[in-house]
Amino acid sequence: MDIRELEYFVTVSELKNFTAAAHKLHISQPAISKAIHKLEEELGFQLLDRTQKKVLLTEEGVVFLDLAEDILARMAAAKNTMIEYKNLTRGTFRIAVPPLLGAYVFPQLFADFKKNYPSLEMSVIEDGSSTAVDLVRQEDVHVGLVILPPTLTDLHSHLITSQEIVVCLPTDHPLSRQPFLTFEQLKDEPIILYNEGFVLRRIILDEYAKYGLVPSVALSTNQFQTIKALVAKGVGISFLPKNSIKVVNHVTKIPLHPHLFLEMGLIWKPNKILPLACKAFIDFVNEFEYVK
Amino acid sequence: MDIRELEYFVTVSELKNFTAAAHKLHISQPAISKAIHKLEEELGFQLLDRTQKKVLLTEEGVVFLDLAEDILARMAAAKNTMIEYKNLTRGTFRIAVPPLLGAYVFPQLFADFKKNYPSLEMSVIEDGSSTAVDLVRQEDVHVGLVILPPTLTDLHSHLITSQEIVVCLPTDHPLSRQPFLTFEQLKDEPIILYNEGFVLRRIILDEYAKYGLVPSVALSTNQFQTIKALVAKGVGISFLPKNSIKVVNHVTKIPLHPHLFLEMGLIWKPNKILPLACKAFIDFVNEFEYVK
DNA sequence: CCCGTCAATAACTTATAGTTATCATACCAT
DNA sequence: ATGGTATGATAACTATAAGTTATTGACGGG
Repeated sequence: MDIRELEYFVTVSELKNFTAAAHKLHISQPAISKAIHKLEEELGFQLLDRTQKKVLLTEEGVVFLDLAEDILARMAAAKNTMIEYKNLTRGTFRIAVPPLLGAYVFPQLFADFKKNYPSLEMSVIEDGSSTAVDLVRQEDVHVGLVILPPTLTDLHSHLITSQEIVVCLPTDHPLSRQPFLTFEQLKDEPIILYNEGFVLRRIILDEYAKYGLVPSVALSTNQFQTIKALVAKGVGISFLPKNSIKVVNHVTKIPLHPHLFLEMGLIWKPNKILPLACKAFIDFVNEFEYVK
Repeated sequence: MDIRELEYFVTVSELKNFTAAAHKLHISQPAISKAIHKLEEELGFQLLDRTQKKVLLTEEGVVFLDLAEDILARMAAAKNTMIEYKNLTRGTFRIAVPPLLGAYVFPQLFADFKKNYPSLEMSVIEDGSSTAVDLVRQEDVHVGLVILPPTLTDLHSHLITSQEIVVCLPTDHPLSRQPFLTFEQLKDEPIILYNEGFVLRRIILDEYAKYGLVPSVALSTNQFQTIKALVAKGVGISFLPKNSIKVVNHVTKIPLHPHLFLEMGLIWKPNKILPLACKAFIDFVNEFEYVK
């Protein structure tokens, strides 16, 4: 008792004629006869009364027709649903986005993606880039839009944009008139950083360490706005992507020497089958030109 | 995309292992591989992630599993329902029963049948035997429990019981002391009959006609009780099955000469596939011994 | 780092769905 | 009645596809 047999039975029941049903189904009439016989054999009684000229449903046939139609309808609905997934008119995936990128890169990316795939759903998990990387590793999310850590061998990644990290210091700071600054010059300044779990913090500390320096961290937070306000108030200096701060009163941005860049991109787990929606997003990001 | 493929997919999804699923389904492992591949080929994307050690469902696979399980469950339910029809633990049929038989033959028949097939349902249409015969012809009912008309070539029938028709007349009637009566003796008596559509009426009038007589019909009704009451009141005489009237005050029953019998039985249309429940009833009636 | 487990693949076999040709029967028009 | 037409059943055959055995290749645990 398979789907094909049900289809044949339903068609014959509709048309009340084996030959007509055969035509409609583009097969020969004996094929229909055989299939109906097989079905009746399996059930143990007749579904169709062929003693008269017209084919008529038996009482049991009426009951079975109802059940068969329901099954066929559900089968068709299931196929349809899967076609929607295939056509990317249905689908969901999970993405981890740190606050910094959530504020400056993700909105444009998301808006443009939605324009192309309005039916796809994205579930965003906000967390620091380091944590985001782990979420991708553990498969809690399908992709991460993160500040790319320098070494990342076990995950695939795609660079979206790179931004220069600049020193942010109060306008009235003695160093604020320099064309560029070295870590040596900054070694005694108290600094304001993101909390643990944020790649930007790791990168800055690693840079200090390169020169054998250990800065004094005045405060750490995960609020971007807080960092800017604290710098303006003279609590300490900080390091932020050049384009993430437009114009802020009492804050001066000065490039580092040598220049330090922050790479932002998408990461995902290789050898792992992703939702079609997520693949579409990755492909989309590949084509995407990030405009600052 | 057929039922078998869905079954394989659901089993693999449950066991997260192709080989184990093959064992459970009593087929070889490559058969499973092939079926899953065919399914994925048709849908256009993978349902199962086989890159890791364990077989895992993809996001699309999770969705499809849900749909597949629903379809399989409905398929199983449909099969089950049909098995119930086959086992006669489910089923209905329509039967026409005239009031006379509804009162005296049918109750016992029905009660005994129900004892054997408690789950079967009968839909009873009450109408005169003549009408009942037409209902069977038109297939409005599957069987009729009727007074068998003398000639009935186009329908199958089965005799259940035969009863003698006796003359019913008031106890104080001049003829009430006779051991038997002829139609000749009754030719001037006003008679009370069933309405048109009742075989008993037809039979009585035909008997009169055999002797070239036309009786005067005082009144006709379709109420058995009315006939008895009118006879008791002396409105006229009547003719009824011997056993249908037990003891009624002021009514005397006298056999006819020659004896006239009424045959009661089941009729159904040949070359017409009946519901299994109805077949069971006909078979049951075949075995049934009617006790008066 | 090798071994065991497990899915994929290839070549072949079997089962069965489908085909053509033909027959049997019910119904309709003459 | 009665012959013609329409329609389903049957038989013999073919083609498709589901299943089998044998084998390979890849991943992960001890």
